[in-house]
Amino acid sequence: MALNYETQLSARNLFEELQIPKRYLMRLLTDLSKSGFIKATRGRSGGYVFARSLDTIYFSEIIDSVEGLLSFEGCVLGSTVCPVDKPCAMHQIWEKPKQTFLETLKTTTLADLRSGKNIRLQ
Amino acid sequence: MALNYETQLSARNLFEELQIPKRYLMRLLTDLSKSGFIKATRGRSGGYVFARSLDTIYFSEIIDSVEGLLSFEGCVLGSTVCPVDKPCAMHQIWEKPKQTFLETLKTTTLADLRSGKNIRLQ
DNA sequence: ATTAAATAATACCTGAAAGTATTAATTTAT
DNA sequence: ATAAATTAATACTTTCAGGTATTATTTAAT
Ligand code: FES
Ligand code: FES
Repeated sequence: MALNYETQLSARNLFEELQIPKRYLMRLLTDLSKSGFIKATRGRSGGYVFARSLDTIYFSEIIDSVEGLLSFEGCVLGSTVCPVDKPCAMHQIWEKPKQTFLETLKTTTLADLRSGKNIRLQ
Repeated sequence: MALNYETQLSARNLFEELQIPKRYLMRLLTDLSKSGFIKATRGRSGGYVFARSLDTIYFSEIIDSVEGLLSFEGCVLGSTVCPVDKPCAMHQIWEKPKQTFLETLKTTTLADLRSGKNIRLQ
């Protein structure tokens, strides 16, 4: 969607480009709509447009609304029995890649997807 | 195990330290044994020891034997419909964190787990 | 008004990974 | 020899994210 952010797109439009099951796609869109990333217009000639400017939508925010960012902040494997103050031996090993990943999420916006114009929508 | 690499440990020993279901743990140990990372000794006073020196066992190797490294080399999300030569718009975004992650896996050995001596086995 | 085209809500299905259960095989201590 | 303590093999169950199915609601074109 970000590659065509100006135009309102229906689930049908998106389905024709994307290789995601149509019905599943619709459920995702509904979720994104509830989360306030996109704005839904019902009825004939309806569809979805972004609710906000692309360069204000960070990947971290999207992921956070879908599954929660917490999963990335503690143990990479999502372990809950590993105490934060006395983590297991592996903890520090993952620290660096985890930070890099989090940093990418927190500094990348949907607008950044558009910079590589030669890359086709898949 | 790496924190006590010298001593042979039985599944019971490990279970007392780890917070993993005992039976599941045993299956994992059997798998690791088949993969050749640890050496199993059956019978009374049996158990597991590392089959090789800790500093020759890279995380990448372990993960590779368990689920295959390929999952990290292409699309981070594991998409197979995203062609390598013309990847989707998100591809380049993940490139950096993915490389960092892979690098960590490929340069870290089990011996590195021991460097932080003050970290307790969890 | 009616119909077509869209989103919304909600309940259901499925396949693979995580976890369990059971039984067999192996070794050592007594 | 027997029993105890271990790993091995294998089949089963559970869980949950990914995906389906169905029906309701909304809007605009005719
Ligand atoms: S179990 Fe993941 S950091 Fe300890
Ligand atoms: S879908 Fe993951 S890189 Fe294209």
